[in-house]
Amino acid sequence: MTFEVPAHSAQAVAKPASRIRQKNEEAIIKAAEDEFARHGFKGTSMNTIARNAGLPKANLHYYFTNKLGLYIAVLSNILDLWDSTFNALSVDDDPAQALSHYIRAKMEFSRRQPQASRIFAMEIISGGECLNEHFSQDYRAWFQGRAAVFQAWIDAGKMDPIDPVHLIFLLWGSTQHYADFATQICRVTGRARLTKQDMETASDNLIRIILKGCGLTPPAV
Amino acid sequence: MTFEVPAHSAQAVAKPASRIRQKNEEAIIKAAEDEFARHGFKGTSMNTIARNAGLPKANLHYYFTNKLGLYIAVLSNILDLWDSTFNALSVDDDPAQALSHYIRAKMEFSRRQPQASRIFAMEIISGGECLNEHFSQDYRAWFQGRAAVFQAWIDAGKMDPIDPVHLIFLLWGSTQHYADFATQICRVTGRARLTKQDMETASDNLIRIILKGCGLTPPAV
DNA sequence: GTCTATACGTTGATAGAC
DNA sequence: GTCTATCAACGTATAGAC
Repeated sequence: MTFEVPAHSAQAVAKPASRIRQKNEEAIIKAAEDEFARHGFKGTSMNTIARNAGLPKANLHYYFTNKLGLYIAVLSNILDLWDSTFNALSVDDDPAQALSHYIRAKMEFSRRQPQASRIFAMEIISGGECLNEHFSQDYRAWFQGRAAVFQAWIDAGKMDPIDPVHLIFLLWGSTQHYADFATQICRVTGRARLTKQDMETASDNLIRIILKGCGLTPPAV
Repeated sequence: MTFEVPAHSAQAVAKPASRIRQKNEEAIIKAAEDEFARHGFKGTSMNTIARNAGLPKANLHYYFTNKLGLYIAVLSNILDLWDSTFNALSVDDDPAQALSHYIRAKMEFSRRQPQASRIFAMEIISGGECLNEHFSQDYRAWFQGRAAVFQAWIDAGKMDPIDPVHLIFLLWGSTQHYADFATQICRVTGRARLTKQDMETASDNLIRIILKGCGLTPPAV
């Protein structure tokens, strides 16, 4: 698969989108998210997206140069949100408070944007070639910087000496599981869908186990 | 999507598969796993599978009635392995020893059969309609029975009073993450692939955090 | 900006010669 | 059992009238 920046992205920045343009682009992106989240890039058809967006399929090609362009647009939308919460963690924070807050933020993301999480998961499982740009040298440096925050906490004796990298994967894996595997969770527990209450119970449990597992005392909040 | 049992499965049970048949079926299943793991059911083409199996595509339809039949065959292969380790947990076990062993077993599965994990993940993300049969009433009862093992440990005062259901999801999410998101893990850490050593370090960390988080002392092994 | 009509490759699946 | 030839349906993408 080759990577190509959609031709319209520059345009969209240059001049403010018209009322119609904005409305249609939103409808298309929304419909595209639904399909990409269920069937991945290859398994999704422009036909279906067009039908669900309520537009003739030729219009998709007017707003987005091609299928890959649309996919990249959807993916970019997601990535912008994805890493921002992770940046909130800081060396000066109280580890228990910060970790607890981060877990809740990730779980809230899994609850409100499960589609986004699933598109990302599918893309990674499919090899993640569309994310080559995202996973650049900078990204790796950024990730190491984030891991260093945990290491600083450890060096200061504020938490157990755990490999920060694997702690991060534990945080990601356990929270994203509630978005990506929601179907299995519902089937297995007999729920129709995961309610806000379900997700809060899940968050409480994750915080309790992970914090204690790192030698931290959960905040009294 | 409708569910259909492949017509050949009964035949395969009835008479022992010929040498050729077995060899070809294995080649097809192997090639199918690779493709389904990368692109899911909809995104996979019989054409590609045939090419990678080194057979004309008409032969696929000889051995497996249709695409869905092949997919179900692959999926069944996986599910047989999937739950067996989980059944090893027993009320009479020492919780720390049993949990530690289970985490290692799941991680070993993620290392040796990452494709299987990914196919399962894709199927769940896609809605899991092909697993309706698998997620039956029986499965729910089985799951509750597994959760009851943890509850028994808790009632006996052997571990902290944690919601067993969410503990199970934590175990699943954190271990499967190393198979499903291996691409991301490699990009972010700069590794070309996850070695056996990497996976053992990861297991050690998971065991350390989760066991302590449940109020257990890791076994001295 | 919008949408009908259409080009043209690929899909899953089968027929029928070997 | 194997494989070539072929089908209808669907895939992405575009041309060009409005």
